[in-house]
Amino acid sequence: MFKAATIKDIARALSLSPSTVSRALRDSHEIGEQTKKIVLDYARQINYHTNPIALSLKNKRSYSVGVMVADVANSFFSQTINGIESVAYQKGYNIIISQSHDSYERERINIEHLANRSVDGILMSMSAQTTDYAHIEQLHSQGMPIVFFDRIVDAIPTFKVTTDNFKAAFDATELLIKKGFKQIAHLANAPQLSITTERLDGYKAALLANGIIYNPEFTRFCAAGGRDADEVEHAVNHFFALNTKPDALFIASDRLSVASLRALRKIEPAIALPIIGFSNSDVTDLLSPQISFVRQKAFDMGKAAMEMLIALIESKHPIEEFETRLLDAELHWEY
Amino acid sequence: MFKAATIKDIARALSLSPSTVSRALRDSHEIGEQTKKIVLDYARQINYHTNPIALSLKNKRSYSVGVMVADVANSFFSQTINGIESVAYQKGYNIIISQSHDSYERERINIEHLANRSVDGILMSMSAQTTDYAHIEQLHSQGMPIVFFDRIVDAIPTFKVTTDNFKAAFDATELLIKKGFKQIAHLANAPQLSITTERLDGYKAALLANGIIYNPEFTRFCAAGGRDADEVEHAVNHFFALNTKPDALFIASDRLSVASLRALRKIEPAIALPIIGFSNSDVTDLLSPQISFVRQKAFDMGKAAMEMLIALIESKHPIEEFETRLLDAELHWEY
DNA sequence: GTGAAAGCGCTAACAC
DNA sequence: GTGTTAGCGCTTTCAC
Repeated sequence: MFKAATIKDIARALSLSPSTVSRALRDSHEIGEQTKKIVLDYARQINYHTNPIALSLKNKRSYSVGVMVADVANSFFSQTINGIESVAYQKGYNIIISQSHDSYERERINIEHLANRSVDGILMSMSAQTTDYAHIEQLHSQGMPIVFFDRIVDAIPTFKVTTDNFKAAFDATELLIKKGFKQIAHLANAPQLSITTERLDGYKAALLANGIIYNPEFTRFCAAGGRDADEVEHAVNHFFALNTKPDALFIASDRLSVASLRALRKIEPAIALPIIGFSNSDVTDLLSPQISFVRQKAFDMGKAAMEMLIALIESKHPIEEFETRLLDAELHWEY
Repeated sequence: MFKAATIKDIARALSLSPSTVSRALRDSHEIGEQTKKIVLDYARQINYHTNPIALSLKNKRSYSVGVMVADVANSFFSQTINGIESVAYQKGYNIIISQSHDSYERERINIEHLANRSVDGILMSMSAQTTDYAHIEQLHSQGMPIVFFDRIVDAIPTFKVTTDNFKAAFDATELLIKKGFKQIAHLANAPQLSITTERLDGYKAALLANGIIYNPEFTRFCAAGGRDADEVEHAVNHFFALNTKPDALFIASDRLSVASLRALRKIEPAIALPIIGFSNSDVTDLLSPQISFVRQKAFDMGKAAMEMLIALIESKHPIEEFETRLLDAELHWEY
């Protein structure tokens, strides 16, 4: 079995003390250039690498951060993770990924797990099911650095980064209106999510700004966020069972968009209407029927979140002022 | 700042020695039931959790494993990670995800990183660019447990799990033949990948078995595996510039399938032909033009790989016999 | 049945 | 400029 070289090994081989070796390796100024060179050369020769576990124990820093997402097999989140990873990699951090699968229970347990794993901080996107934030608040109050991204919690004072969902929804809705559609239905995500409210508000505001009265029957929430095809189908069917039927659809998430398309395909006679859906899938352009879409800057969001978290972790002084950064989304009109 | 409780804290509070507390927590039989109960109760009360870093240092085990994939933002890999995570979670392991982005250079560096991070083992799917396996072989010969999944390396003796690519490709090709198509072109992945050869062989074998002569002009490799749209477009255009044009397409990967659809859309006059592509996207059924697809059991593959790795890590005796498990794929005919 | 001491690999006072 | 020592939190001989 493999046995890694240690500082002691080097010290013994070179007839030096471990501390001298340690200092030489860290390029301390109190060590002679001579000695440094000898140590460095020998270290390279025997392929020495400092043991991060020992370092962690000493420094009470693990150089790893936890990332909590609903599901990695979701384009938006995997792209975010890509962004997180790009910063982490460059700054010497590991990321430990944990999935809530949008379950409160798993979120609570996994967050606890992460904390016990002595991560230096946590990047967090809330599960769709979560309404009680006590588990997060406790961790936060104990001093665990936390940065929220995408699905944020307003009540907890820390850094946050998310899409400017209000604006994105406003623009998407207004675009439909400008194109001449007036009966725009909105398929919304789980009601407790921050992004759900923000997008709904943007949608309402666009209607209002254009003199269209908001009709509650034209909004349906999907508690399972598109994981449950039946739920989405019911919502879609609801819209088209109304006396005044929608002439366009604004859909609040990727999963919902996809599930809606499937639901629409089942309806007879076939319905064709313009759709704008949030989507970060890499095949949105190939879907049929074609949909227009709101694309979030997922990679950038991951980058920003990780940079914020590192700032939080590495800050010498407690931080009092917290930024909530909003990223613009891109609206793609495809008709 | 947060300060976690330690065994010493408990010992001091209860006027016991650290060793007694340690034993009590681990439910050692040499400790009196009385004492155990007191310790356990107090530990719960102050929310004690054993420090995994200290444990790692002591045991030379980190309970974390590295996972090397080309890209998490790829349905197949994210589903695999899901499977890996499900086992890891249950067995108390963390997974540290690393992406090669199909670059040999990054693969080599990141693998080194993982090793230095003292992971207990590595789950590995090769980058498309890699032709030199020295970095893996070195690690392997030093005793690092490695399990290959999906894109495997035949030459390294260890556990492997992958799709039965030969069979999947054979069945897909034969299905096209049975449906009456004879001029079946094959768009292949990077030539150095194990899966590329296996799928190509299956394709050839199906032709042979059905009395069709293999035409090399009907196979094109894409070194960038679909990351480079131009490359795919060239390949597709090549097929349709031939005197005898293909009447069906068999495509070896998800990315390639998508890129081909885009390329086909550009061709004038429009070409409609049946396509079977490998795809683990969750929207394959909504693509236009509609394609038939080979779906790999990505989640199961992740599970199997992680189980194998844990077996390897936790095995008392050196393992001599290594299994290469083949998973069946599902063929979906969609016309 | 419980305690004392050593050690995992590393670093940082504190010597000299 | 270099060595000695102690300690991060935990387990594990070895005593008693």
